[in-house]
Amino acid sequence: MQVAVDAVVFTIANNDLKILLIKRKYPPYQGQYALPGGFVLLDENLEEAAQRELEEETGVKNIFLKQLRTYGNAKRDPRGRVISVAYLALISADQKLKATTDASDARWFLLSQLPALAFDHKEIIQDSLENLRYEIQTTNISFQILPKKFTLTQLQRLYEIILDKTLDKRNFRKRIRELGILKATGEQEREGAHRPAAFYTFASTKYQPLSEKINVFLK
Amino acid sequence: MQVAVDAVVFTIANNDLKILLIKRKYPPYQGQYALPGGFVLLDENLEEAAQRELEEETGVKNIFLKQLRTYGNAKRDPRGRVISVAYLALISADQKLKATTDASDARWFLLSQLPALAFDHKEIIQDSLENLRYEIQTTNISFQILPKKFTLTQLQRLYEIILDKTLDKRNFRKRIRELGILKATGEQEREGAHRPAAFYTFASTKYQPLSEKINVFLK
DNA sequence: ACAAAAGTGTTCGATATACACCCATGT
DNA sequence: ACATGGGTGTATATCGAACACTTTTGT
Repeated sequence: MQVAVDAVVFTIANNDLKILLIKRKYPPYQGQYALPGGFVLLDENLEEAAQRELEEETGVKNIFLKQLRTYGNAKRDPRGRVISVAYLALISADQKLKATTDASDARWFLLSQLPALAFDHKEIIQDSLENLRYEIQTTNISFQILPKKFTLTQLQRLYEIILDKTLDKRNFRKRIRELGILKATGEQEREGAHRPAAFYTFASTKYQPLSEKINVFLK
Repeated sequence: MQVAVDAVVFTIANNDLKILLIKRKYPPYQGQYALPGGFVLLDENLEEAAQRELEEETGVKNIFLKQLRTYGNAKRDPRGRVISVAYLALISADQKLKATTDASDARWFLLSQLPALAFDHKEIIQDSLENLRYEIQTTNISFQILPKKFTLTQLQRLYEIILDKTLDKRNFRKRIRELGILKATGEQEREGAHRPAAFYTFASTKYQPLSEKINVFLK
């Protein structure tokens, strides 16, 4: 029996939620897109395998990965029995991807415009999106996606895009303030013909649950 | 690489939360207790494997299993590389276990009095308990543990034991009523020198999230 | 009659939601 | 001066938490 890992990597670019896919070079599903991933080596932990495969296939390395769940339907892989442990990640859109060569074709896709996908990767992505929505409301995983310094509007946009709904600016800021997870840097974004926005950073950069409060922006 | 499944099966007996363990007959960890589980066969799905192993080792069969997470540390099994997909279940305490023979030794253990455990099963149980607490607050998984007909006090006791805290009777009943997941059967429990309690059943017996509300009894 | 668990509503505080205007800048 | 996005506070509604007495039965 073979054990694989797959990474569902989300980012936000141009106000849209995107996902990182690679084009498969070999059968099965040759030429189709799939989640980055591959087989786990005998001496590496599961998450290490996911990090390695991600770097090999897309150039993205050393990011925070959260285990999603394991897909083990007996017929999910035409090559034989392969189970796959899926990982979830959020990264900043300015990470460089490996240049597209004949050995590597990694691209961002709009969630609303996914190509046909190999294996059960469509299902994995569905599950991931649900999980991502849960994560951003209960943990500080959003740290992963924003630049070191960011404005409150950028942060709010992130939530709006992932949750796919608009949020009230004042209420959003109030809750973020209450959570106490941000620090003002004192600097300002000076861009565009409007009042400059204050820059913030996260007080902690370790993945963790948001204080005691679950359910921060549900409903 | 080998793929195993393990089942963390909880029950409640005598007002205590218990967990189902088996004594290992062969090395490694021979004679120590472990979660019921074993290797996945080539042609069965992961959950099927968990059901099968559970029945073989404990006599418990055909119960609701929820995937917890996958444990894949490279050194977790001294025999070599084995990853294990853990499943969580709640069952009623009156399920008969396989009689203890030299081929089978399955027993319930108080969570507070666990023996030394094989592999990383201690960690798996810790994670399961957290997950169980989350599940009973966000899904109707408690269906699995109660008899077909039960009293509101029995249901409340279940929550109190799993959450390890007391709940207010009136608030508890109000919320359960609001959730609309119970039906009164019209029958009464006539036992003990006190007012008889009304029997209820669950309106649906399928595992599902509790309406829109997450976070039903947190805090 | 008494012991034992079942059953039942209301008040109060905390949290979530709805909502509109002024500010600082670039052009 | 005007267009653009940044920034701020309050009032109301909803939800969660605290709380005590009456009812029905068996002995």
